Amino acid sequence: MDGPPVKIVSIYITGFYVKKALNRAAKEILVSAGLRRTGGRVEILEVLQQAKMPLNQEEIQAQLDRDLNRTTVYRTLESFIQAGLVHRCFVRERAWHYELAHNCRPLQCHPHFTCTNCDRTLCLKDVFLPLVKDIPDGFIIQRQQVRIEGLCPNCS
Amino acid sequence: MDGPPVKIVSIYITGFYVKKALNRAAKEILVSAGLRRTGGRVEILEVLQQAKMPLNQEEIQAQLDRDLNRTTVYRTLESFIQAGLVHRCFVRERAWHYELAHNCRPLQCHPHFTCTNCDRTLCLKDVFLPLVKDIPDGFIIQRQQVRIEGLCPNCS
DNA sequence: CGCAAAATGCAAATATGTTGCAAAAAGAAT
DNA sequence: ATTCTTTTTGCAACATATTTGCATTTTGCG
Repeated sequence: MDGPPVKIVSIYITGFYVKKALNRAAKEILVSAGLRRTGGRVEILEVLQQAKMPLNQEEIQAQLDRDLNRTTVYRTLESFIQAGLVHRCFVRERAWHYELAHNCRPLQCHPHFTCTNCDRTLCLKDVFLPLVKDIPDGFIIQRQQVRIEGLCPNCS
Repeated sequence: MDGPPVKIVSIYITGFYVKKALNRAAKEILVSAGLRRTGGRVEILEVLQQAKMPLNQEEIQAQLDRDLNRTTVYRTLESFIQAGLVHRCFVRERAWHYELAHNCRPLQCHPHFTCTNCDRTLCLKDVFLPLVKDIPDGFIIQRQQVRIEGLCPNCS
């Protein structure tokens, strides 16, 4: 063996600094959102920051270093929603999925794509859809969500 | 009293014939979808045909004349989905909601609007959103769903 | 009418959240 | 740092929505 050890160390160091940076950001975010900075909240926020797709409670919990109670995870996510940090969104599964509310246009986030074959959901961050235009008088739009089903590049 | 009685009879007769027509249609629909024509299926299909918004299992069951088991309702709806007659859609509530798959454009149904104040969901049948265009290569779209939250005319 | 396949009912299991309450931790004041 | 108040957390129980296995009934067909 010659290369592997170095590479592993490098990955470790990178991971370490990335994690540090995220950690600092997460703490600041919590404070500016008026939420108490608890270990659990910081970790959940970090998981969401690193997520590439909306996650449900179980998936979030599985990615935590510490053991957090199911209830706590749900309550934390709810507090994030209230603070405007996080959105709930719909995917193919029954469980609620959560994702950071950044990267959203004024009244809508990016669309989500769920593959009907492999069941994976991913974010179409660069795909843009206009807001509905011909909505009847009297309706006030607060949020528009778009979900697309089909075959992903892997499965098509 | 002079007018009312007539009006009531008229409504009754209309309702009766409408129901008859729907019933006949429902049977034909089942046969052509390759599904056995059972009483329960016909009734559930009729409920969906008359629905003005997506309904969940409980709401569907409440509108049936006969007593159908919860399980049967779910299984019937699943068979309708498989046959392409029905779509599942997401509303604000946690339960699945179902609606007929007619009135859909090739790859998308009408958007659904849920009022964040009164929590009612309604179909925006005449509202049109174009299909996403700039979706990356390799994705095959099978269905696009749009959900809008905001205030309905009653609540705004 | 009789038969095979499919649909239904029922009870139990599962998945997903939520609530009430007591214990622990956070942040502010001292 | 210590104390005090408020918020957060864990735990157990509850609630809701849906699914599964299996025995029974019904449907469509010859």
